[in-house]
Amino acid sequence: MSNRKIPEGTISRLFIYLREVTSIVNMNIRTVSSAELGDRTNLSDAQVRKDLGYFGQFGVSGSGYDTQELKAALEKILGKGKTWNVAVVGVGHLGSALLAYSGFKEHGLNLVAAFDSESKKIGKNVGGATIQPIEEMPKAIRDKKVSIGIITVPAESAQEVADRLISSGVECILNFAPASLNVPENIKIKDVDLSRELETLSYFLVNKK
Amino acid sequence: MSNRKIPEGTISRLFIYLREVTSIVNMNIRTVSSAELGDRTNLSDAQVRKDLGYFGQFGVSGSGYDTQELKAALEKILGKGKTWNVAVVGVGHLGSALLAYSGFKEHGLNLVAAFDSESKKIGKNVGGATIQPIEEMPKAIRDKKVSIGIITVPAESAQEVADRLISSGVECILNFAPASLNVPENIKIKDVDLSRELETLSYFLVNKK
DNA sequence: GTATGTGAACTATTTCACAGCT
DNA sequence: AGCTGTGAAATAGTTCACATAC
Repeated sequence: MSNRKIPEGTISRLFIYLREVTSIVNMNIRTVSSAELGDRTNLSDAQVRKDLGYFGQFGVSGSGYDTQELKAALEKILGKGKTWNVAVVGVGHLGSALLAYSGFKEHGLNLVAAFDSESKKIGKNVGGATIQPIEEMPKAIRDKKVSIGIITVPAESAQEVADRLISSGVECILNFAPASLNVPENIKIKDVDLSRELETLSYFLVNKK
Repeated sequence: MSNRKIPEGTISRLFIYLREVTSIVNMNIRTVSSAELGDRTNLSDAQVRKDLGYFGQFGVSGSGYDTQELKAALEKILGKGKTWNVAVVGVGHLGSALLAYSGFKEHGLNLVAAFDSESKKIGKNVGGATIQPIEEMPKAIRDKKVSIGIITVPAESAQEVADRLISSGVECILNFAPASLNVPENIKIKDVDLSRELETLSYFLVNKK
């Protein structure tokens, strides 16, 4: 079962289940059913069981899931505890907010480098990293074994930054620039397009009656 | 054709096409084919045609789409030019970054109110709005005709904030808190879960070989 | 000849529904 | 009796492929 193709959405939901089961464990509740988990996450019971089913059999017929076991299983599947080195390119408003974002450490991400093209920012310290010029990217990324690059530069320069990140050796990219980037097959890219989220809400407001 | 059910993803992609066709218009190019548009956006030509097809027939057989016309049509469909009032609840790092984010005005969103529960933040001015205590939310939202609420508070208080926003009259919510919120059917909610994006990348790194 | 618009085929994902375990 | 695990059915979304229009 484990090597069937797993939907993208399943992975994302697994993190939601983990969040929820962690809170349930903290309430000292020993078991939980797929229906309860579904209620708490606004998902169907069938969806919960199907998602978990991709990774094995964690439940007990008739009583549900042992919360501690399920938590441990999800943490194992999702690689909780592993840590990765991260670099941010572009230290504007969004970049700075990300650098100050406490969630980084919690998710096993160590910010080890920051780059910006504006010379007046060079040398400043943000979130524990010293801002370097873009030119130093390849060497710094290799030396510091960065595997995740975060792009928070304007759309115009995003592709160029992505290319440099990739040729320097990063394996995944979180792209905040509103641009469609071309990357090789083996590189994982996630777009977080805030403009588009806002625009989609605005579309909803225009088109509801 | 216009009243068939339109996939969520289609709307989102329409904004990508608009972004691209705008840049093409600025290059003084008069026509574009679905194949070219697909190349530039990393989507298939069929996807482009299908997406546009939900809203009418904009193309010319044999030559493609008139770029000016397509741009105008997309702007009309997507409600470009309309403006909406926005309130932010929670003025921490992320909230402040959003408030400073220039993209707001560009997308027709006017920040008209900001709220925080920390008394030492009250009265400060951010992005043109004065931070008010949460208690003043219902009145301020009604008075200022806010239709979009942005939640950037910790997960624990997100549901409560959402409830208050909704009872005060907002119609959509952009939720940055890592929590599954319950909202009535008629309210549009979009989750932007940065933690989950980061976690998903980390899952990818754990599970690639 | 070239590129659209769109049913039909295909693929992916979700929901159903129930046999089987405790 | 209650709840899981999972094929089968249903639904959603994407790609194909071609008749049609310029």
